[in-house]
Amino acid sequence: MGITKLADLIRLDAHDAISHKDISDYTGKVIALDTSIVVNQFRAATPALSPLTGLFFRTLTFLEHGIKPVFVFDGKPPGEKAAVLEKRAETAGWRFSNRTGIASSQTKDCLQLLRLLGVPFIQAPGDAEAMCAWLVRAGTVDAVASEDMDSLPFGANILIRQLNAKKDSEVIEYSLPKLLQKLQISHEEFVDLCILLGCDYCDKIAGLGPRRALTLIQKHRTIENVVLNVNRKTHPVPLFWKYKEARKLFLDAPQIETPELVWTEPDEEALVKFLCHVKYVKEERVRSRMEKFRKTREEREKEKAAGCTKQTKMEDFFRVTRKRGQPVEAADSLSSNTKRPKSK
DNA sequence: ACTCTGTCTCAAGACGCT
DNA sequence: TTGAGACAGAGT
DNA sequence: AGCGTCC
Repeated sequence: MGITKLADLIRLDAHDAISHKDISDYTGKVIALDTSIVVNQFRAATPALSPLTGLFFRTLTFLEHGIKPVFVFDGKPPGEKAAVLEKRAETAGWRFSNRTGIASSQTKDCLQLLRLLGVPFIQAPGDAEAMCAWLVRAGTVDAVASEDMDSLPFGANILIRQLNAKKDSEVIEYSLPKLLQKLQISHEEFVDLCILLGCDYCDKIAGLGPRRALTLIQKHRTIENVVLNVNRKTHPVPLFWKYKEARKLFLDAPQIETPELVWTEPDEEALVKFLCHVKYVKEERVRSRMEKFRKTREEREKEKAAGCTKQTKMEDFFRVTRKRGQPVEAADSLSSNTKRPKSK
């Protein structure tokens, strides 16, 4: 799923587009999340239990940091993606791939949970990633947080990965403008690059990896020109290649009006009723988490009230210290580390 | 020498107690 | 299950 | 930090 080798390409060829952040850097920001990605993470990590509790805990963590989350739900997947979905559903033993866009019971549970948490959600007409990116472009949200890179070709200026990371500097922010500037290509050319790398919407040219794809796009600017200038015998173009349709999906914004987003206080009693009495979560767990939530919220309110004038200065201070501590990472890139993300 | 592909392996969330 | 890292092997 | 439990 996604554009797998894109993360590596950015790390190697456009490192300037990456910055390491902390979750507290996003206080006050509105951030869109692809719900299916989040839920799938919880399902993969703990297949035995419900992803609802994970969603509950993580959302509260966001709120504690003053982040305003918006959860985006997948709609009807575009026809081009059907092939991928069918294959995935088949191997998973699933008999129904979601062609209709009708909410499953799991989806309804998520909606209910978010409603009780007072967090807004949006039903995307098609791909949730596309909708998230559009929300950024429209200025409705500040950034999109996701684990796969699709948002970038969809046009999201800011993509955040690992926003849930506990440790500092493991939150990674990608800047699309910086990326395009560094690679010296336009957004349209970047979309063509992503198609060549391999996306969910069409085949790729076998034998063309990230290295050559980037060079070719930088030289010839479009897929059409790349095809004309590549050895067709060693790199045969796929039959019935739907690259134009894929390109259109990335570039055309989903047509939907963005509703007004409202955040309200979580309804603790209703949450207990839902999670504990319907979903059999231990009440103590929900209660204690809510208590911690209220506490950190009070702390935050106190801080805000105490230092209105100092607020900006404080943020600037933290920003500077983080930038100073950062070049340590860059010097690392050529060393032979076996464990890349975990090593300091 | 460099690039791409295939195969393998492993870890993946969040909490609370020690 | 999927994705990312390490490695071996074939191709340019 | 490490480890068992959550459902």
